[in-house]
Amino acid sequence: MKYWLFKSEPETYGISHLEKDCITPWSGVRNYQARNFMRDDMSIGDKILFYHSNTKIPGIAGLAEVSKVAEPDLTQFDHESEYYDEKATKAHPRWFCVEMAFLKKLKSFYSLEKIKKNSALEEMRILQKGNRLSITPVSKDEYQIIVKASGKGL
DNA sequence: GCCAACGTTGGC
DNA sequence: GCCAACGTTGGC
Repeated sequence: MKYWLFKSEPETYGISHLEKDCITPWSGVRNYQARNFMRDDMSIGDKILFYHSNTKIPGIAGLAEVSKVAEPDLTQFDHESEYYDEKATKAHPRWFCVEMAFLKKLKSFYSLEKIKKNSALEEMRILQKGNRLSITPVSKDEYQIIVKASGKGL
């Protein structure tokens, strides 16, 4: 089993939206590295740290898991969508996304500030300078530290 | 295939 | 709203 961190802007789609939807296709990712993680490396049951970015207090807000392996991201074919990609065809899709399922909100929000203060988390990609990747791998230890520190474990 | 210009991300 | 860092684009 693998562990991942997904960034999302809470005003656009936060953990509460996911809680309401229960499951959602993680569409709209238009970065090749992030796409490759989803398409090539994710399996059903992989755990996800749901991170709120570009907001007043950024940090990890909840937990989710991969509920369906990667499939073509339908928004790339949709002329109405802001994620429409004229170079993508159904025969040769360019973008893929997994589906994620809500697990829980963290009892206590694990802020970026807290991540920075924990030396056991200093290697997380989220802390590395200029890292803008919206999906990054996380180690099992890192995942468990955050889950344990944020209320009851899973 | 180089690289300058441009757009985006995201913490502060 | 600033700006550093980075990815993408497109002319050559």
